[in-house]
Amino acid sequence: MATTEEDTPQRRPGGRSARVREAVHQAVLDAIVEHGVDRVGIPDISRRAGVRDSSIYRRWGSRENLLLDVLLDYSGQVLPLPDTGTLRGDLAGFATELAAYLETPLGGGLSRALAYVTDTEEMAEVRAAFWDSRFHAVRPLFERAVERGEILPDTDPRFALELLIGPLHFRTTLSRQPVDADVVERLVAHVVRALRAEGPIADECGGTG
Amino acid sequence: MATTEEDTPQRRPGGRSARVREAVHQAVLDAIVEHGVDRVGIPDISRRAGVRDSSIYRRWGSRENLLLDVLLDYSGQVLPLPDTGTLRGDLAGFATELAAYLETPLGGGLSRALAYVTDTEEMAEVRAAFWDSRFHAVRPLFERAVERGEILPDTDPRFALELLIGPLHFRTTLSRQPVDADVVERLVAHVVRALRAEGPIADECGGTG
Amino acid sequence: MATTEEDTPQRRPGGRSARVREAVHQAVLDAIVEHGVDRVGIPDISRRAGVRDSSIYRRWGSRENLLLDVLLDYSGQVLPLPDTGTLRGDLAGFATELAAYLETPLGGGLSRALAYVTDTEEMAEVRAAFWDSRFHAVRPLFERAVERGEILPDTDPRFALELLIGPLHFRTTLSRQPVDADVVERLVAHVVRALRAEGPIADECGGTG
Amino acid sequence: MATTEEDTPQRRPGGRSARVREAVHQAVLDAIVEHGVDRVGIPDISRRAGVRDSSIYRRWGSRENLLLDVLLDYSGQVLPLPDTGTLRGDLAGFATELAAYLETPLGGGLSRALAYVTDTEEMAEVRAAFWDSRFHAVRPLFERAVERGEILPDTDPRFALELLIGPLHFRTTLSRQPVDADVVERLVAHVVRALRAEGPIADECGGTG
DNA sequence: GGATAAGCGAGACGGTACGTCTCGTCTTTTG
DNA sequence: CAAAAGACGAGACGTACCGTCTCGCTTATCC
Repeated sequence: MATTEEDTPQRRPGGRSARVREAVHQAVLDAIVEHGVDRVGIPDISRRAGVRDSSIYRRWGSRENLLLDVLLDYSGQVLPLPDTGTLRGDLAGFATELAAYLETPLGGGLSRALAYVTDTEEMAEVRAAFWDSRFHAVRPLFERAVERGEILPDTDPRFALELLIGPLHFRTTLSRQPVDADVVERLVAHVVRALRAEGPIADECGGTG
Repeated sequence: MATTEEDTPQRRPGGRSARVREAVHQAVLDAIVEHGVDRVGIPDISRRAGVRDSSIYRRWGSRENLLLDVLLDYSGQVLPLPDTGTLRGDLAGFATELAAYLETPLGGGLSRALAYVTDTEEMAEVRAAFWDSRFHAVRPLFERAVERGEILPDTDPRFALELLIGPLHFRTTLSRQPVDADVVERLVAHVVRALRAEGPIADECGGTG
Repeated sequence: MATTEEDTPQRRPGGRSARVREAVHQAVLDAIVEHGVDRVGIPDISRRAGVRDSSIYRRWGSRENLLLDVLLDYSGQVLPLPDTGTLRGDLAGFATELAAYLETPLGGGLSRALAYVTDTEEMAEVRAAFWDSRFHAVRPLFERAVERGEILPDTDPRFALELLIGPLHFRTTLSRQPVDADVVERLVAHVVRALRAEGPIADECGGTG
Repeated sequence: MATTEEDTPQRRPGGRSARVREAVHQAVLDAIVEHGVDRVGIPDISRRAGVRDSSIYRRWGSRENLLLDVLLDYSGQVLPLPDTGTLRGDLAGFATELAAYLETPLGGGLSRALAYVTDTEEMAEVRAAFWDSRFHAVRPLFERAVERGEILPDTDPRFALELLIGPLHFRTTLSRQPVDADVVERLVAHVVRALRAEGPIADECGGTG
């Protein structure tokens, strides 16, 4: 299972086990950076880490579990949340950071691995928890926007964020096109416009519809 | 180029070669539906198609080439483009179709494979061609909207479409949450609002900005 | 010597050590019956006996030592020796018992393992001790025959017994043919004739030789 | 299966397959001579033969099958049958040869492997065929003895031979004691006596029985 | 229509990854 | 501090896969 690891606080952090775990994690990260997440193999990992492959199989059971463990562990470091005073500035900052992260081998690798993995019941929980945590971390950004009156109070922050990060993930993982500053700017502009003053959609501004 | 095949128009279309090609293509699609794109192996294909694996290797050279050939071939069949008379209706129709397709084993598997695979130079070309073809097929939808005055003539149709399908792909491949009619409706509403009357974004409607 | 165990007479026979030893011994015998001597592994033993494998290693050091210990211990329980009043009856009884034993999983497995294993120096000693013990146990049978005058006093009992059990082992372990009552009877008849009145072999009964 | 190999006469005898087969066979024989039949491992074989272990598994499926194939193939070379003019001389010659063969690493290894292997249905057939062939080859020895009047015509040659080779196999594979000339002589003498002039067993020579 | 070139069936092999199992050692934790 | 619990090193075993190669045969194409 992917989460075999993160819940063992009673073990000493400097023991042999921890050393092995560290070495393997680092080796996996290195290998992902070098060859891409789909080309990482246990023999390579075991060579890099100086750990027997049987030890890796004993602990993680399978290549898939290992990769997920490493990447989820790595993804614990959430992105810093900007606070610029406007929704637009906040979203621009966040989108820029996220795009940069997703164009990283590790960031992209995590995304690609998450896209790839077939969900077992267990994995579905892990996946849900992962995204819940991510979305939760960004909530304050929208809450501040509500307080400032930029968006309506009943705005669904999760849905709103999907409007932003959906296209970003699409570009970085599916169409593999660069996300430069201009793209971010245009994207944010559109998202802001879509969210702002969310009145009756049909006839906003005395709309043309 | 990865595709050893598409440039042999002089061969008879009903001969043994064509028969083998058909059988293999169909077998690949079936296998994708059953096991997911990444778990499609030549032995499985050869069994399904009743064709020796050596024949497959002779023709396509590698698993990757075979999959890309099938994929490109398949990408010819684009989704039917709705024409409801309004941008909103068209987008809603398209999004509904796409969501349904992405929740199909074939559609989902394809997406996930495209997300997962690391690009070789060849693969990058194939990927670009694939998405170009897809985006191109949807252009008329936006052109009609321009003609109707619903969106400005300089709207980038590709970017616009990404606003729509980005969140859809995100839900189906990354967060794995269902895309029901309500989600589609909300999504389309926001996208339409983001695109419509695309004047100076900063002070639309004498906006608050 | 391989047998870490048999020379600890000062230990109490009912303590934990003895209990563990008993459990492990029994587990080994059970495992032999189930899978054959050569497929008996420490993990299996430890599960059956409810004893940690590290404890087994601490005590016996290695799988080989453990098996030899069990084997030697087991070899103490020799077959009951018949006493019918005639050599022929005794041999028939003994051969019948032995044949039945050899067709037992434990008996047959033991034979096959003894046949299979390559001798280390240690194993050679154990092997010799095992067969010495076995042959020794059957000596009285021949001594009584000598006393009765059925065979000459200088008859080598070990050799004589080999005449009988050689073919039995051959059938049960090599050619794997059943040893029924008729075979036993014929075998015993021939062995008795070969041994009886062992005068000058060349011209017995004014023989033709 | 052990007999995957011996029935492919249509293949070219000098092709790659044949070369690989030869190399592996030789490597197995060498390894048996060096380490004993129970310590022969596929990795060792593959190194010696310069053949990938996967190729070995593909062909022979398992270590057991490989060993049996090699040893049975090797055992095709039957022992030369002596013809000295007397049953005793013939048996002595045969027993000497057999004893020498069994004390060979290969001869002994074959015996030990045959003793070891658990019979599947297929293996049972192979085993029966093997021993049938062996026994059949020795029949002429007894037929000549019948013609010379040394033994009765209804003597069962298979049973008779078991009297001789049973103890030989016992010594070489189970008790692992040397079979020197003296042992052979005594053994042959007893077997001859047991077989000769097979009248009513009970009262031979006006016997006491 | 027969020669000929291309492609296929059949099957082995080299090379490699994956995952399971075992033995025996070593470390960490606990009583 | 000694015993129990457990991880690790080392390596065999067996399965599956990818891609290459070689033969012999059947098609399809071309003269």
